[in-house]
Amino acid sequence: MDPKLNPQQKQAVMDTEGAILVIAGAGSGKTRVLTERICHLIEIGVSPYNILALTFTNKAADEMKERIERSIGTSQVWTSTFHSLCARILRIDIDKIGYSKDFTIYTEQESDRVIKRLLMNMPSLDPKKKGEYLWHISHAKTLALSPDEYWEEIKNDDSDADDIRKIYSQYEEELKRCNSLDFDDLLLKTVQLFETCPEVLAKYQRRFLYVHVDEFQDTNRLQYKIMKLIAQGSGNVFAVGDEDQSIYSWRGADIRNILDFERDFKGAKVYKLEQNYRSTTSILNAANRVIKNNTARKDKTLWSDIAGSDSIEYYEAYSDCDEAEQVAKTVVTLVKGGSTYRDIAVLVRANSLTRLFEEEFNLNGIPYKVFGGFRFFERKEIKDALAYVRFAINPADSDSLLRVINYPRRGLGESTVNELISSAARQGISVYDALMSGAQLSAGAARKLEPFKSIVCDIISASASMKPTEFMQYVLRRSGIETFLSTSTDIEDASRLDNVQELVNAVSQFEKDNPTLGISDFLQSVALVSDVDEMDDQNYVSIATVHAVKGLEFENVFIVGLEEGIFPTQRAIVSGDIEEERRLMYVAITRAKRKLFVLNSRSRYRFGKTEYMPKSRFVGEMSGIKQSVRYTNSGYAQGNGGRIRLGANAAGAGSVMKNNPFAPKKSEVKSADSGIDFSKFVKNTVVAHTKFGQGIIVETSGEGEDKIAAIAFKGLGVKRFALAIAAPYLTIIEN
DNA sequence: GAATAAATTGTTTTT
DNA sequence: CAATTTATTC
Repeated sequence: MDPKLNPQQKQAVMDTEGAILVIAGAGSGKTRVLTERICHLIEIGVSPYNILALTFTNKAADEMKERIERSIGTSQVWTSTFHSLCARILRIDIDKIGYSKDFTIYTEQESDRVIKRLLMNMPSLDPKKKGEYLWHISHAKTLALSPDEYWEEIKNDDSDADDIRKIYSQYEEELKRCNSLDFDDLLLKTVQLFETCPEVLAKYQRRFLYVHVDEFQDTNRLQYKIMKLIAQGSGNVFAVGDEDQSIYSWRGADIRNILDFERDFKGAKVYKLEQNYRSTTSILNAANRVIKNNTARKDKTLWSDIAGSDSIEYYEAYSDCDEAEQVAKTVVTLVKGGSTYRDIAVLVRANSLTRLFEEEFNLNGIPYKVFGGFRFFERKEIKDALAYVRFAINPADSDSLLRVINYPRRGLGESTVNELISSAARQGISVYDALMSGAQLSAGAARKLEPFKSIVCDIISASASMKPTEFMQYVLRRSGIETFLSTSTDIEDASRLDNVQELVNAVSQFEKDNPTLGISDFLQSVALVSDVDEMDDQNYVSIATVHAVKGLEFENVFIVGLEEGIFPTQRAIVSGDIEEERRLMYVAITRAKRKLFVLNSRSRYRFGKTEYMPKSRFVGEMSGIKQSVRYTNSGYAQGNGGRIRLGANAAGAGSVMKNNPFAPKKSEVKSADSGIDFSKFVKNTVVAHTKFGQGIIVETSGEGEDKIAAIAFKGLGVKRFALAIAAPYLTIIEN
C-alpha cells in the first residue's frame, strides 16, 4: 500500500468490511483511496471478480481500471457507470420483464422526437409544453412512479396533471412498442427486474461482494436503490462523496442519499477527508470562503499545506472579446513561462460561452479542445447513418425508422409518412410492421413506400451476416447516404461525408478492439459515452463547462464569464435557489492546482444585442478577508461608456483593444521568423487545415506577418486565423 | 413534395 | 446571432 496515505485515508482503505461512507472534500485524494482500497482488497485475497466500482463517467471508470491494473496487474474488476452497468444487466435478463434483449437506448434527443410525434395525435395537449412534459416524465421515473401514481402525487398542485398523465402513459406505451429504453429506464427497469426476479438480484449480490460508489452526492434515488439492492447481499458498501460538490440536482441527484446511508446500512462508519493535496492554500481559502455562504451544508473546512500566496488573479474585462483576448494572452505567457497547454483549462458556465475563446485561440495559434456541447455522435449525419443500423438491430425502433424514411430524399413527404404512422397507430403495431404488411395503406402510398421497403429488408438481412465494419459500409451504400452526400452541391455535405467516413473508422476501431462484439454493442457504447470520456493525452488547452470537468484537475484554471445572470445563471437568481450555483463555483475553483484566474466582463453580446451585467457575487465572496485575490486591472478601459462591441465593425473593437495595457502586442504573440509567403493566401483560395479540414478563404486583412485570413469550413462556419501562426497547419489545395 | 423565404425562438448544466 | 420552425411558391 501507498505509504504516503494519511491516517484517515489509510483507515478508509484498510476498513474493508461493512458499510462505509467517506466524506471527501475536493482534492482530498478520494480517487486514490478508492483505488488503493480495491487493490488492498485484492491483496488480502478478495477475487477481483467480486468487486464493483461505480463511477460518474466512463472516463473515470476506465482510469480507475487502468490504475488498478498498473498497481496490481488485474483487469477483472468491474468498473463502470450506473448506466453502463444497468445496460449490461438488462441485456442479459430484460426478457424476464417483457422486453426483448435487442432493446435500443434512446437518448434525450430521441425521447424528444417521440414526444413530439405523440403530441401531433393529441390535439388537446399543448405542444409548447413539450419540455415540461419531458421533465415530468423523467422526474416520475426517477421516483419510480407510474403515470397513475405520479398523477396522484401532483394532481393537487399542478393544473397540467391530467395532461402529464396522458402523455406519460402514451410515451411509455410507445417506448415499449419500440422496444426502447430511455436513460431513466435503464435504471428503472433494472430496479424493476431486481424486484420482480429475486433470483436475478441474488446472482448479482453473490457476484458483487464489495460495492464502491464514487461521486455519491450526485447519484439519484434510483441509483441509490440499485446500489442498496446489490450491496444488501454482502453488506459491504463503500460510498465516497462530498455534498459541497453536488451539482446535478437538476438531473435528479438527491442529497438524501448521503443522509439515508447511515439509516439504511446499520452500523455504517463515516470517515472524513479534509486535507487537500491538490491546490495551494490561497486557492483553497478562496474556495472555502465561497462555499461558507451556503447554509445547507455540514461545516467542513478543507486545508492544504501547499504554499502559494498570490495564485489568484482577477481581471474585469470591458467586453466579452476583451475577456477572451486576455485569456489567450495569459495562456501564451503561461506557456512561455514553462507551462504546457494540457495543464490549462478554461471553465465556463454554459456551452454557448466557448465560442469567443475558440476564435481567440485560433487567432493566437493556441491548440485547444472544447468539451461539452455538440458531440460527434450527436451530429445529424451520424445520427442519420446510425438510425439505419438501429432499426436493423431492433426493427421495432420506429423513431429510427421514421428519422430516415425520407433521408436521403426519396419522395416520401408528410402525407405518405403520416398515413403510415396512423396506420401503425390504428393497428397498434410498430411502424416497421405497418410498412411490411402494407395493410390499411392506400395503393398510392404503398407504391411510394416500395423502394424504402426493399432498402429496409436488404439492410436487415445484411445485419445478420456481416461484420460490423462491412455492415456499416453497406448501410451507407444501400441507404443512398454515400451517393447523396458525395454528389451534393451543398458544401456542408462534403464535411458530413467526412464525418460519416469517420464513423466507419470508429466502427472499424471498435471491431478491432472488441473482436467478439457486434454492431449492437457498438451502438450501446455510443449511447453511453460522454465528452470527457474522449479526453486524451494530446497537448491542448481544455475549454469546458464546469460540469464537464468534475473530478479533473489542472495546474492553471481560468473561470470566465463571472457575471450575475451567467454564473450564477439568471434562472438561479430568479428562483432564489443559488446554492447549487455556488457549489458549482466551488467545484470550479477547486479544479485549480497552482494558478487560478478569475474573469468577468462588463458587457457581453448575447441574443443579438449587447448586455451589461454586474460581476458575479461569487467574485466578491472569494475575496473576503485575505488579500489572496489580487485585482490586476480594476481600472478597465474608460470612455465609450463601456459600449464596445465587435461584430458591426471589427476594426473599431480591435483598436480599442490596443488601449488595453494588458493586451498582447501582436508581434509578441507571433512566431518570429516564419519565412512563409503570405501572399498565396488570398480570397477564394481553397485550403486544408490539419484540424478543421477543407475550407475556403472568404476574407483577408492585414499584410505580411500580420495577415489574418477568415476561412469558412464546411459545417464549422468561419474561423479567423493569424497566418503567421496558422500557416504551418494550412495546405493550399487550389486557387 | 421540395426548395426557398420569412418568422420565431432561444441558453444552463449531461449519464 | 443562429438555428429551427412555419409559410410561400413552384
